[in-house]
Amino acid sequence: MSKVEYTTDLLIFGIDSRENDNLRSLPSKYLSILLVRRNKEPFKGQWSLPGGYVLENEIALDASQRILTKETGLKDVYMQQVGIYDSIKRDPRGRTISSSYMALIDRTLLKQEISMDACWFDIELQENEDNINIKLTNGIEKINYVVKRECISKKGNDYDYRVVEHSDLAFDHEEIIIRGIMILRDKVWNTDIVFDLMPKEFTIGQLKQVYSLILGKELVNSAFRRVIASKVIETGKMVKTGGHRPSVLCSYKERD
Amino acid sequence: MSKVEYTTDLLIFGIDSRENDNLRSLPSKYLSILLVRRNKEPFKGQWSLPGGYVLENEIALDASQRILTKETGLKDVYMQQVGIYDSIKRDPRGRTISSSYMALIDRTLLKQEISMDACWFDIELQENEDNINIKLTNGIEKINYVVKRECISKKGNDYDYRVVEHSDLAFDHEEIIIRGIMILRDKVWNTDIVFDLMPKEFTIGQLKQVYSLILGKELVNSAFRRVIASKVIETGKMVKTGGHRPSVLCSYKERD
DNA sequence: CTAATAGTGTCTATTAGACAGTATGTT
DNA sequence: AACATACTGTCTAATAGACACTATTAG
Repeated sequence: MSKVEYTTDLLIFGIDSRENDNLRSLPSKYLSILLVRRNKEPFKGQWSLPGGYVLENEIALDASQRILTKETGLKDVYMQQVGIYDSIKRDPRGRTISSSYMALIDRTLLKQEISMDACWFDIELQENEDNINIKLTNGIEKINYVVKRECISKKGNDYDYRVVEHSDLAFDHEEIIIRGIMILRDKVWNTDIVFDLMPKEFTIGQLKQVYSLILGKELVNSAFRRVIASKVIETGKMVKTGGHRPSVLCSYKERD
Repeated sequence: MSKVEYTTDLLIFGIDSRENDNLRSLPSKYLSILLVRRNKEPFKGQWSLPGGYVLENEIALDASQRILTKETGLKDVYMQQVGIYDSIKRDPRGRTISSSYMALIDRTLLKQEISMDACWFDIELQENEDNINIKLTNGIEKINYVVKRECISKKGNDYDYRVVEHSDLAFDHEEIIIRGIMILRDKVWNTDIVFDLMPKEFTIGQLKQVYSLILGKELVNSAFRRVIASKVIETGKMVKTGGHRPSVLCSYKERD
């Protein structure tokens, strides 16, 4: 019978696209996440997930939408629950629990600038045997940490990710981020959620880039095209994306 | 910046097995859930999920384990998070949020009686077009309610279940139960979690009964045996389960 | 005997992976 | 010309569904 502070933390994912040295090839894609620099204690000056208190007459989902709009200007973005983080000492100010949500956004829709204190960080995962090396960078600053993958239940196929080498991300956000990425990976494999990250029109090649980026593995070209064909509509428009054959622009086909 | 009460609600699932009229056939299986009768306001006298306050120096998972032990005597049972329920008016006493967990137990392990106020209810789902009719019964009392399946996002394959005909279950537990059942169904399909519901030794026929019970569909016999063969070990022991050929007892084979 | 489940085998349809081969742009 | 991707087609391997067939028990 104890009262707790109720907050929400947001995993805002997007896709960054940047030219690389080879002008003939497609621009490289990166999975990116929006972080904000904390302007007050605790963890003042450190990077953290956007988040905040859930207000008295608000549910966490609404609070998350409010914060997303504040940081990006976007409204009515589809979100899904990632989980609850309630470890006892996670906030030095006192018992605080966080209900975290994941939002997938199409970065090409961002007309206005994102909020002053916010910045996109590219995510790179290096996976060995049991450890995963997470590298976040905004081009200038780097945030690196290492987590260990631990099997909680073989029957449940359930894994936990324990941070074994810390960075200076605030709170327990290292843990929230890696779990969020793994849930994203799982959802991308099992649903059509990837299209929330894509612009309205895209080429099959770009879509394949994003899939293999998030899944962390190369995909077989012909098999990918076969499977994805039922989920997209060809717009008929062509685009030139580099020193090679132009591609048909497609868009997502909503099912029935 | 508002403090809330922090509670947990538990979905304790098990399998009930009962003889039926046909003595030649296997005993019928039922998916069952443990409910407790509330002995105080609000909702005094009504059935509800077991649950309670998360203590000051406790996380919700530990609170759930504590409550599970209190109700069933079982310890160290594997649990997984179902979600957070935080709608504003869900508890008439004031703002209260609930982190809910699901525990799958093997009812044959229950040596001691379950707690006085608790009772197992069999679950029956009748699914039509968009509506699902949920029927819970403990043999004497019946709790019936109807939920509507609503698609939140086609891309995310995400569904919400809104109660359209209420029963007298306490709080928002009607909603928690149906979501839990759907998560269970999903997990049973994608993981080996079903073995948490089974006794240590079982026949392939019994296992198939439980699978089709939870998935809500008949399974093809030969295909089922083919797939399940890699997950179980034959113990060599035989059992007679009715007026038909005896069966080999199997147990779960942990992977690598 | 019959009903009911246990267990095996085989054919077919579907799907994923491997990979070759052609097309068409830019550098 | 060389390179990089776009796109198609074909072979093969793996897997799921359909279904027939045998085995063995209790009623």
